Amino acid sequence: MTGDERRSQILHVAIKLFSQYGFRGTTTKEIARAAGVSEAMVFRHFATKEELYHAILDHKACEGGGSNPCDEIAGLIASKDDYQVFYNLMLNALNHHEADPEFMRVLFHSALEGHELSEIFIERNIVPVYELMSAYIAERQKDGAIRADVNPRVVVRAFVGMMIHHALNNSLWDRKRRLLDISNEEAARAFADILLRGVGPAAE
Amino acid sequence: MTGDERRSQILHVAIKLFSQYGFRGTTTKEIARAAGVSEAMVFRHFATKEELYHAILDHKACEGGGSNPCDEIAGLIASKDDYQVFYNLMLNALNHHEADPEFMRVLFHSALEGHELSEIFIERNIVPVYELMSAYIAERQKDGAIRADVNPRVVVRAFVGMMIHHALNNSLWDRKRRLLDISNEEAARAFADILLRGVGPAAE
DNA sequence: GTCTATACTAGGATAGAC
DNA sequence: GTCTATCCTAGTATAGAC
Repeated sequence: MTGDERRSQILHVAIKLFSQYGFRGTTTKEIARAAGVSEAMVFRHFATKEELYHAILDHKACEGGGSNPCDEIAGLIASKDDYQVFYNLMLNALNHHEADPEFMRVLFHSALEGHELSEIFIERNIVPVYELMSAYIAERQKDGAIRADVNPRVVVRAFVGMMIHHALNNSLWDRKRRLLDISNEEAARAFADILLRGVGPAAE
Repeated sequence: MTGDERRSQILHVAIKLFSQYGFRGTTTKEIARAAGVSEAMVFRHFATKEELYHAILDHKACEGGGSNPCDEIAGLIASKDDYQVFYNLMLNALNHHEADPEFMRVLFHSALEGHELSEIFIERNIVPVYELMSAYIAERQKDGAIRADVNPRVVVRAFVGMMIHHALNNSLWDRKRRLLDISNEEAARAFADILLRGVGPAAE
């Protein structure tokens, strides 16, 4: 195996373990064993455990390319089709987390442990989405499509809350304990629907 | 210090540390040091680290007494005042997690680590609330107060999602990064409002 | 690129004195 | 009830051979 291949393989194994046990809970011994190499190999490719942990961010940044949720729905935002905007944001996020549950778990662990990894990611990737969505909602309030007496940030919080909580529950145990067993499409439809009716202009 | 006092003190210190670093990420050495005693003392009161971890559940069960969210709003449920039901459930939960953020964090860590602690708690305390709320929503659908085409469990998921995500964000960094700085009352009002309008009968 | 061997610290847990 | 000393394993990291 070439250097790059091995490096990538170790990184993938590490992501899996970090996503299960967090930074402090994962040992370099485990990573080495799971990758089928000696510990010396791990430290050959990554100077420290910390460096290996941070490499996750770079890897995810590369993997995602330039694509982020904002770009994907830019067209919909321009069209001001609220339902499509929220439905697609929700569905994309749920699908994304279903396809790659590890990264979300790594971030949760990192946030709970108080590790800087999550802060870096949130500052770079989450805050901008928050801002964009808040701005969109404020704009739609001016248009009269959304009630003016709701705080846009609270709406975003509600939206993200439904999304993250559902994605995390799916990843953690819905496969096992069928508290709620629905497709991502159905979830996205229901959540977008609740949110939009919830903040829409009051009925006459 | 008497045995019980010491035991309780060690437990409290342990909860704080487990809530920060999770089970695997917390060491008995740290616990002992933070409690100002030797490690031997820790193992005198708790046979193993695992036993100490599980003692958190018993302690919280005792502390909460018999009171759980269901009892607290039983009267409101009977009155079928939807807004009061959801508002109070939300506000109680947010206040509770604000007063005692450690426990929520311990549970999150435990769930992410795949430790049985969280499963025990969820089975005993969360599932019943889920069931109660789903049943209430189904009943209100029969009454025509809530649209019949929504899945009650999805509504509960949306509700709990807003609540847990907001509580966790508050605990993790809203004090620091003021993405959303509102009182629990305001949050509960907004979330209950969004949810109820969201699932209410369609406007004519 | 990969390994074995190793250094050294930290982790969980116990023995036995006071 | 509390400590020091200790056991043994596991954890991070490095040296040096192949």
